[in-house]
Amino acid sequence: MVLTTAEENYLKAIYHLSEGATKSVSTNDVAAEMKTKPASVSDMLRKLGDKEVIEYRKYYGVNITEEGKKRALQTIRKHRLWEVFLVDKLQFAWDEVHEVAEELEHIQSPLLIQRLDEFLNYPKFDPHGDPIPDEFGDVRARPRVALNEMEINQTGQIVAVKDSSAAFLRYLDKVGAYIGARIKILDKVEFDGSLEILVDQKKTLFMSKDVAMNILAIQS
Amino acid sequence: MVLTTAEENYLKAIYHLSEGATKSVSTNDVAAEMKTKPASVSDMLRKLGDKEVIEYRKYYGVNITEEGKKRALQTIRKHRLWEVFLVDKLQFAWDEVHEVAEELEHIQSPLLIQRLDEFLNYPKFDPHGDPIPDEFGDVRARPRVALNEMEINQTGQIVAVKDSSAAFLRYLDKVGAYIGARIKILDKVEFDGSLEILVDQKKTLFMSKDVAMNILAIQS
DNA sequence: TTTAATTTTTAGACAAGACTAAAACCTTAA
DNA sequence: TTAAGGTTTTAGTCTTGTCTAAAAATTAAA
Repeated sequence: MVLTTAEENYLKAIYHLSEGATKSVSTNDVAAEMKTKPASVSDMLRKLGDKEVIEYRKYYGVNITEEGKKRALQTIRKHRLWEVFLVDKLQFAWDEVHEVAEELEHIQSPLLIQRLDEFLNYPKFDPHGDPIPDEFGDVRARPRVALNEMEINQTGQIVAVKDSSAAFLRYLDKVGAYIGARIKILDKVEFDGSLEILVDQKKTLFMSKDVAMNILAIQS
Repeated sequence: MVLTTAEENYLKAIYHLSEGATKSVSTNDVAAEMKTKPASVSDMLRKLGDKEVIEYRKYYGVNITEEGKKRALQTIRKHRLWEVFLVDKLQFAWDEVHEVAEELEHIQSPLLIQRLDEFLNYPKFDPHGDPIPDEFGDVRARPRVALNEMEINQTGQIVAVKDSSAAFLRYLDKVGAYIGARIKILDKVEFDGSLEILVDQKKTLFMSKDVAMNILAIQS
């Protein structure tokens, strides 16, 4: 069953809203996420229900099915591979890739994605540090912790950010923090929670707790 | 004025039909090219006329405007750059690129195309040997001649094929002829017009006149 | 030059995806 | 447990791009 571009986008939104959530996703939530009106969402949910990628009970919201999850992850895989391409090969900045990847992810060609993956040397994470699902939709997520939760002298590697706004990404670029950077916690200031960290064994930088909370790392 | 994907495709078709033609392009011609019905074409011509990319007189066909030509060439530029990417970087074969490039050409991002051009090292010709327009729509075409029109002992370089069917492209690949190959005409058989040519100063091959007519070269 | 054949356009329908306004359904508080 | 408030769905409309059938315009032929 083929999904249209619009259907793929709705499904992806529903997948993201489902992650972590315990109950069904509401029509209003989807409308907010998709920036459309609830009436439009009702129409679309009926269609997605017919295609069996979601389970839809009127007035009670939706749950994504296994098939739907697989489809959503395939779209996410394409999105993230294109982001890697744009940053690694075409020198795009972190905050410039999302819109374009949003278009590129809908190109229909399994061969294209297979070859792109190979060309990029099978990356496991996108430029924001989010994991790239494999072709079967399997994601190997690493346990991640916010910098402010790490202890003094602990080492690790930055793998993601929670706030991916352009402003925040630019700030990180400027101070020399980036996805993949090896870090060590040098000091934690008790009264305001601010941190002193060592980046790549050479550069020291200070950051507020607010910033630290938004940077995720794997511990090593 | 923004063009939709469908409008871009129609405009590209009209541009191709206009090339070489002396008179206006007819509704029927466009319908055949686009594989749609004449009634659908009439509708679309009205829209394209409103957007001033074509000049449309009911019952008398269309002529593309300067603005329209520029738009069409921008789409063609994108299409051919993506083809180069697919062949050079992702190891696609000649006959596998068209469909995918047909989708990729509609991605809206001037930065993407600029960076892609740079990444590919500003290619001047696509994998079929067709010239890639520059960002202003200028095409630098080389005078090309079919192999059967070259004289014995003349040398040159294969730059394009007339017949880009998958079957023909595969045949060429098999015999070792390719875009960019340096060739020399060794012999021409009088009675059937078949040729003996030297490829890259090392490989000799024979081809019928029918094949030779479909291979274009620049002379050197 | 008048009729026949062909081409092109118009009219009306349909599907997808959006909207607004109104009706129907849940939930919660009095 | 009923009324109020919020959420969700339905009904009807719009736009884009397609179609078929019928009408209109052009071209060709007798």
